[in-house]
Amino acid sequence: MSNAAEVLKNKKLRITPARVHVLDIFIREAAALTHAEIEKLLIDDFDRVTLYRTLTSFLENGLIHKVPDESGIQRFAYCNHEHHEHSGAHSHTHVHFFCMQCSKTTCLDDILIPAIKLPEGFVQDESVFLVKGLCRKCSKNKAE
Amino acid sequence: MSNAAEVLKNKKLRITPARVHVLDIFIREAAALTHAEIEKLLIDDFDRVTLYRTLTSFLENGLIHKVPDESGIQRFAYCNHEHHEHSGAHSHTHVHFFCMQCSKTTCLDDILIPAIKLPEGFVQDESVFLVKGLCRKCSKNKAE
DNA sequence: GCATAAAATGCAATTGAGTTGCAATTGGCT
DNA sequence: AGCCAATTGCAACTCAATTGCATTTTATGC
Repeated sequence: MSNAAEVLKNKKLRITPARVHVLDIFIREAAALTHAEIEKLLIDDFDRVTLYRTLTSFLENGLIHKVPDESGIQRFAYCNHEHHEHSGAHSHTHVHFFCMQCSKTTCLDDILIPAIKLPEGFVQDESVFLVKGLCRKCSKNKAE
Repeated sequence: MSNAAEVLKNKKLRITPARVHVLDIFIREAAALTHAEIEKLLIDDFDRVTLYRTLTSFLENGLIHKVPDESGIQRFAYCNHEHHEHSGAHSHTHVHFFCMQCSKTTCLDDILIPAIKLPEGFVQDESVFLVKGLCRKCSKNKAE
C-alpha cells in the first residue's frame, strides 16, 4: 500500500484514486499549493469539483492546512506532523513564507508565531503570520 | 469642505462624489471593509467598477491599506496616520484582528508585528499578522 | 466472491469577486 | 465659459468556488 493510502486509512478516509493522487502530490511537493496548481500536477483528469471536495475533506481531517495567501486564492499545504506530534492536538501555529521572486509559499515549520499582547478585552484564538521576501534559493541566485 | 474632500485635496486626487462618499465611509467605520460591504453602505448608486477603481486609487495614494482576510476576499481599512506620521514613509506593519463572533476586522494600530528570525538564506520584506479571536465588545457580551 | 448502503464522483448550472476596453461624462484649470 | 485629462458607466469577460442531482465506487458483512 502506498504511503498516501496508508495515511488515508489511518484517518479512516476511503481510499479513492483522486485522494491518493492528490495526497501524493502534497507529500511530494514541499510548497503550499492552490487548486489550479494541483490540477496541473495531476496526471489523471478529475473533475474540478472532486478536487475541491477532496481538499475540503483533507482539511477537515487535518491532513492539510490552509496557508495564507495575499492574492486571495486559497492555498493548502501538507501537514508536517513531525514538528507538532508532541503537542497532541494538531496546530498550525508556524510562520509561512512567500517568495516574491519565485512566488512559492512554504511552511517554516520550525518557526512558531510569536505571542503578542493584545489590548485589554481582546481574547486571542488562532493567528496567521505570513512573511514576504526572498527564499533561500532566490536570494542565493540574486547574490551571484 | 468636508473632511474627506480635504483629505483628497491634500493627496492631489480629484474630488468626485464617488470618492468623497467612499472615503467618508472609511473614516466613519473603524473596521476593515470589503468591496461588497462598502457597496451596501453607499447611499448613492455607483457602478461596481467605479468602486473598484476608487479603492485602487486610494490604495496607491496611501489613503487605505490592504487588510489580510482568510476568506480570500480583499479588505481595506482607512490609514490611521496618527500612529505612523513620525516614521516618514507610511507603513502598515501593525497587527490586524478578526473577531470570530461579529466578523469584524480591525486594525490594532498600536501593536506592531514582532520581528522574527528566519532560517539561513531567507530575506525578509513585508509581513502580515492576523489574529483571530473575540474583540472587546464580543468578549464582554459573552462574560455577562 | 458478491450484494448492499453509504460515500465519493461527474456533470451542469450558478454565484460572486475582480478585470478590461471603450465611449460618455465631469473635474480642475486658465 | 471652455478645454483636456481624469473619471465614470456599461458590457462583456475571467477565474475561483459552490450546489443539486444522478451515477459510480468503496468498504464491509455475508
